Amino acid sequence: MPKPAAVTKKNAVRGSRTGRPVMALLDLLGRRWTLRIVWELRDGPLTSRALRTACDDASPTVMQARLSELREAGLVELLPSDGYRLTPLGRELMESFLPLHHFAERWSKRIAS
Amino acid sequence: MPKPAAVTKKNAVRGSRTGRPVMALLDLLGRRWTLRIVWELRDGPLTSRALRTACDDASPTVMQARLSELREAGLVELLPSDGYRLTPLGRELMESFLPLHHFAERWSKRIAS
DNA sequence: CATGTTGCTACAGATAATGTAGCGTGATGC
DNA sequence: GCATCACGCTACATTATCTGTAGCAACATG
Repeated sequence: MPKPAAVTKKNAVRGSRTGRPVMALLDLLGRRWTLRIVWELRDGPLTSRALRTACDDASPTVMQARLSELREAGLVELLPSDGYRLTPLGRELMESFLPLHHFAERWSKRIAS
Repeated sequence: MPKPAAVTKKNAVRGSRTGRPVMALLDLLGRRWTLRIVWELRDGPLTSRALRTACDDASPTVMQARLSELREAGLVELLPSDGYRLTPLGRELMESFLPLHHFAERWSKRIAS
């Protein structure tokens, strides 16, 4: 076994070459709009255009790029007639993000410098 | 009160204008290297150069930009002679990230498609 | 068949990151 | 004193990435 494989594909995220899953995730989520997309899908499926609107009208170019990456990562799927939805794995990601959501509340109260 | 204020400054993060703290956090963490920096500081302070090395030799330009943003956000501080360190608030952020770290482990085992 | 919405793409212009070099400052060695 | 050396940080040209607008093909509705 030369490599742990797993997160190594053609469009692999940066940092995946280290073999440390957290690096791959860190990189995937560090791209613009990625976290936001997952967050906006928390309440159910959205069409690509509704998603774009929800994401402060991000450009369709990068939106499609992120959606492709998220689909390839198994976190998001495209339904035949409801738009995009979190996969069970994507839902796990969203739930793992909740502590950060709660942190943001505390954080916003201490920024007032 | 026209705005909840808090996270609105000159270099305010994108999304902060919504007044929703999670959007400001989502935007801050969505910038390249930001999450990675917080992650690399989890075990103690690092000098700016050690931090750059730890972060896959990111360019000093963007590194300093991120460090400035993180300092302004109250998540990171510069010690007189030990380099950069997470503030207590930054440590909270890092700990809030841990579920995502654990998720990454599960995730990496299901990517193998 | 005209209209509307879907997912998705092209392309030019703007923005952000990279890579290399180097500055000023302070500590250390001789 | 004076040459290193590492520190935080910056300049700047090149490259990568994102934006904004327009529009495509496919499908549905009236």
